[in-house]
Amino acid sequence: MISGVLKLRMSKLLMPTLREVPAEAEIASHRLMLRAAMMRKVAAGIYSYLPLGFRVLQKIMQIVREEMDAAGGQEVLLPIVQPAELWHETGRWDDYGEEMFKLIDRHERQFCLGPTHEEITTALVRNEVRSYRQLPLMLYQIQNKYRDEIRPRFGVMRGREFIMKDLYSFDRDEEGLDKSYWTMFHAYERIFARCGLTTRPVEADSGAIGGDQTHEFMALADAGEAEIVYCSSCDYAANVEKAECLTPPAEPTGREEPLVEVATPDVRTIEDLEKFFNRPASEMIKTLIYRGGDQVVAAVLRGDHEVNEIKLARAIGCLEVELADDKTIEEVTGAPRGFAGPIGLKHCKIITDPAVMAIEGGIAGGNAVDVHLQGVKPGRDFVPDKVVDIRKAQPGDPCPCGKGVLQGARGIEVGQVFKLGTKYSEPLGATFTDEDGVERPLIMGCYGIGISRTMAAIIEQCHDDDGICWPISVAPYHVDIVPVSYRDEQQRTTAERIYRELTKAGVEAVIDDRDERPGVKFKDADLIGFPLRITVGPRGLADGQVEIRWRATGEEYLISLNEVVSHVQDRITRAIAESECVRTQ
RNA sequence: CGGGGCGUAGCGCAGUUUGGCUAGCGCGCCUGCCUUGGGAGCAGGAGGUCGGAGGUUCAAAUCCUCUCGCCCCGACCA
Repeated sequence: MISGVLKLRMSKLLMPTLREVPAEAEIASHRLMLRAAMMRKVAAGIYSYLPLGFRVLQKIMQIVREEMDAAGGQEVLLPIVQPAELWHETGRWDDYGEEMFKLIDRHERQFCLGPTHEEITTALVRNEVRSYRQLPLMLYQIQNKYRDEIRPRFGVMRGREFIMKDLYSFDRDEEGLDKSYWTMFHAYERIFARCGLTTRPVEADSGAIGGDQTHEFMALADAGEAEIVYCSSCDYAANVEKAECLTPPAEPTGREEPLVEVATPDVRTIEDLEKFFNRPASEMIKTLIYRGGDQVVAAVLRGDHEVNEIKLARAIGCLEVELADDKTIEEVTGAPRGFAGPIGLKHCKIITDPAVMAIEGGIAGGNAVDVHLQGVKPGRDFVPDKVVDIRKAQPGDPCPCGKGVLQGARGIEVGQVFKLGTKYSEPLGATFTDEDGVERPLIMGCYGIGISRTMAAIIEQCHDDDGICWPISVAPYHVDIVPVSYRDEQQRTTAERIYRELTKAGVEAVIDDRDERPGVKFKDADLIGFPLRITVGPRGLADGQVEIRWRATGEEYLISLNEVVSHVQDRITRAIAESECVRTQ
């Protein structure tokens, strides 16, 4: 067994590292995954994993597997190719739309490449689960997923093919679901901690998938695509898509300003207005015309605030809204884009954010070319159809808890937990029979982890100018043994001996037997990011020593030949144990 | 889908504006010598339908038309 392992030599390992940065890569993880020979691109958003990258993926998958099993999950493997009928049953064949990879077989039957597996799992369970005695049930798989993203980007971060762990829970009631939900929540905390990631669970919007409660696990990173806010004094943390806002405090001045028209040639944006009137954006009243379903609405916000389209959609009771086109704007406001205001709108509801109501002498569009109104007082000059929170939370806002202030951060969504309820079990007819012989729909939850995205997120958090610094738990190999010159007999035999003994001791080691100059081997070691490097060279050997160097900390020291194996084995074993010993709540 | 940009050797690029020698350079690759503590040096060599198709021309990487792919910004997004 060991002898087989020992055949792995760097001279034969497929690890074509790149000196130069591929032009297509923008962010660190993408760049480094290409440079360190973890993967290669096949098409936009589609990648092949090379031996080193695949080992990392397997490490992550193994951690996920262990924690899912420990939480009571049962692993299955569901198909990638899925029949259209199933998706018609839930209505998602159309809802998912363009993002679904669709295909047709030789009999003209329609299929898709699974973007997710609620339908398949629920269909499986409806056929096989009958009784409350079989519940709760948690099924999971680690499988490729396919989404024809409009714009794949950042390497594996937003790919069209990606690896995901998805678990589905089936409970008899809400209480059971709640239990499953928090079991998964805590398992996720353990998984990401074990992967060496700093993550933050945040409240999120449940989006098209539906359901009541959901948290996203965000790996904090500047390269992240998601914006989050969190409170400085309480536990509140949320995706800005969801984050609630308190109205910033405003003391009424009791000031009454008359409403006047002001000629504002070519002044359209909030920035223009600030300059023109020499007043802050917080005294501007911004009016955006939106279309949602058959409705046209005016979203009225303070000039320094941004609209949260999800909240707006909810406020008017539709699934999504989009900014109205120029024609609609003209019909509603009677003016071209840039001069909309809340006063005198035609055939359109006015939805106003509470922050606007505190403005006393605001500046708003005049619904006519080159005209703005000054001295606008909401309530006096226009009456909203609805006053409701429709703005995007931003750093500096008061936290809903009333005490703290919201801080901003960016994150990579590496996991999400959802309470689905009966959203899929009902349309698919997945039911069970309870003690009273009553047939009820299963109460479901679903829980995803982006495996490949997690790999990228780890690199975003763990790298420096020289390359990746893998946490020991996910490193492709623990130790890289580098003889300064493999041709030198003493160095070669010493390095080989250490390699053999470490491998026998269960330490994952590679030996760099390439006939390269030391600089090349050191650079590759740093780039690939092995946690530990053992250098076997003439300097140390003269005193019967080799050099130890830890990648992440730069810690460096000499150790004698007869201690090196036990020392390394000991430190590696301890480091692994530490990574596994994460706090449980 | 809208806006911008790019396709020339495995990677990074020059050449295209103003058509004209055998299409270049650096890195990598192969052979040999030499060298071995942070991406060495010398010598020799291989590797290209210049993304593809059509057109203009005596002549096209270069000009025109169409097409495909890729990247960035936006919209979009379990």
